[in-house]
Amino acid sequence: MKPPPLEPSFYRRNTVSAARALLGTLLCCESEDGPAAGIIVETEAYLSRNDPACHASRGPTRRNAPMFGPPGRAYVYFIYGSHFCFNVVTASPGVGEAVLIRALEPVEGLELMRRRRRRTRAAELTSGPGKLCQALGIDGRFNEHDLRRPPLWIAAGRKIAPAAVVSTPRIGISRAVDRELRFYLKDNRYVSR
DNA sequence: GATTGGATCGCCT
DNA sequence: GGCGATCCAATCG
Repeated sequence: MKPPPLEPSFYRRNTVSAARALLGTLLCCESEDGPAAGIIVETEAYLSRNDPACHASRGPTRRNAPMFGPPGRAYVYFIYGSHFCFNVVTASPGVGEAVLIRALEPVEGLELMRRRRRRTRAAELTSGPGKLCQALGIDGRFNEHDLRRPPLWIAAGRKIAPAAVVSTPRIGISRAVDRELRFYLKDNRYVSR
């Protein structure tokens, strides 16, 4: 029995709230090589107002267009010449906000992840935004993909107590470095750092 | 048209 | 902890 995918109404809310609520949900990706899935354990919120670290902070461009589209779709971009980053579009259409998925706890398809990642240890499979995209096979083909549908979707997972969520500044940005918009599950070994 | 810097990762010291 | 790889979109730094 697979849990049903989350509906757009789940994502159509305040982006900080969505970033917290996504912790504990299940990200699933199927391919010809088999399924791979993990519990989301680390997220970051990127806001349209007062957030110069956000790709959408200066208005719509070709790259960030998905962020201004309907909530519950993917925003996938290529970075540093070698990695993909996977985001979930949040808030209302036209706003331009998203949640970066930074780490997963692997739950299905670990052998497939090991082959894709060329790494053996579970802690090295999905403990970073580029790593989890490689482990699940997420690339630019999934940009704007509706996350209710296979082969890439998000379903309800674990119930997370609010006290189990830690907030810190975001990783790897050079602007708005003081804002605590990163969220992760306390003591989870798959968090990126 | 050219330059710049990046929501990263893995290897090196 | 530091740094190079390697491509691309945004900006003209």
